[in-house]
Amino acid sequence: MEAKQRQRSVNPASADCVNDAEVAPRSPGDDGGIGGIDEIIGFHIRLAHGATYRHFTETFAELGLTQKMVSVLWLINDHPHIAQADIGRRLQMDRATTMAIINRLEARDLLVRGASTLDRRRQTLALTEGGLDALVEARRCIDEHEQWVRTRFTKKEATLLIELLRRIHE
Amino acid sequence: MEAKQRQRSVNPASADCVNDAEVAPRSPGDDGGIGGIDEIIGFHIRLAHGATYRHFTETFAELGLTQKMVSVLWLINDHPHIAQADIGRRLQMDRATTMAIINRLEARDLLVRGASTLDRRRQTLALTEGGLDALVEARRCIDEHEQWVRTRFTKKEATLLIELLRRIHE
DNA sequence: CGATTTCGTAAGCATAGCATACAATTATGA
DNA sequence: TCATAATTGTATGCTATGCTTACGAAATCG
Repeated sequence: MEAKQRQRSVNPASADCVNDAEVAPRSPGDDGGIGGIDEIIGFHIRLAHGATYRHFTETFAELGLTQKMVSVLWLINDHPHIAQADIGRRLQMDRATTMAIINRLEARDLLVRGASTLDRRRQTLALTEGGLDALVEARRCIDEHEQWVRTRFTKKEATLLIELLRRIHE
Repeated sequence: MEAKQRQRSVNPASADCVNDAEVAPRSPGDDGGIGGIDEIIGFHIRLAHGATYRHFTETFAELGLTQKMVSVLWLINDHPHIAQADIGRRLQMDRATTMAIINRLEARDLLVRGASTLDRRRQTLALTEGGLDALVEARRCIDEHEQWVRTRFTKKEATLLIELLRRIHE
């Protein structure tokens, strides 16, 4: 009975949520120029990220992969024998964080570590059979997921959005 | 000597990261239309979110507040006696997640819970003195943070970006 | 050569999000 | 009106993520 909580858990109704009588006169921080919290770009990025991540999770429920995992698989496929550090840089992750993800992926036999011939500090990464299968599956899901995002935009807008976002993380 | 790791931990150099010789012929998933991973909007949202969050964390290092916490304080200030469930809906969070944050905030004496007169299931939330102070401080930091984001955009672009992001999470 | 840097690893901590379950309360409908 | 459903706050447990700090091995640089 508390089963399909997820569907409703976030924004169950589109109704105006805050039904308080008094609406507060903004007592404290009326010193600066910031008006409402929804004028903060980061605020919207966070919400958009949350919404995207949620839909992604739903789409990938059966596969049991996260955004990060898929990104890593994808990257390894595009660049076989890429090193962990490079993956971290590409995806802007800590070395430690990167390793945690690689560990999870390895534990599920989606990739294998191998010694690098060039640099004995490194360990090259390669997808296994299962990893390849998973990636192919994942690509299908990503396609579906991307569709869901793109319904909101024209092709031009989508390109523009990517360009704007790129300015933030590049 | 491993101290300022953070500065370098993510994208230490702007150099081309993947210095592998062979660049892989995209063997497996060449079935679909997806080209590179960087044509996926969600991918850029995630990276942008990460970059934003990282800078936010730096800016708020002394205050020790996270985005969520600040958002909650801000919301409570704008709507005194707002209920937890409403906050969750506004910020698109689970009830349980919302409570976790409220708990942390309460443990730091930034807000207090109080019984609601209208609905005895509810507990109204109000900022304490310390909460107000923290919010004022936070607003200063957010201002700085927002500046950092906005340097990349013209006023028009910023407005546009928000509008595009809003389509995703609204 | 020695000093520094890089890479992988590890352990520990905090945040965040989800599912699930329960009790109290309110709303709803037969 | 009364049984049933829905809402609210709470608690617990699990997972994913990200950071810090630390270490040893290997590479690089001066």
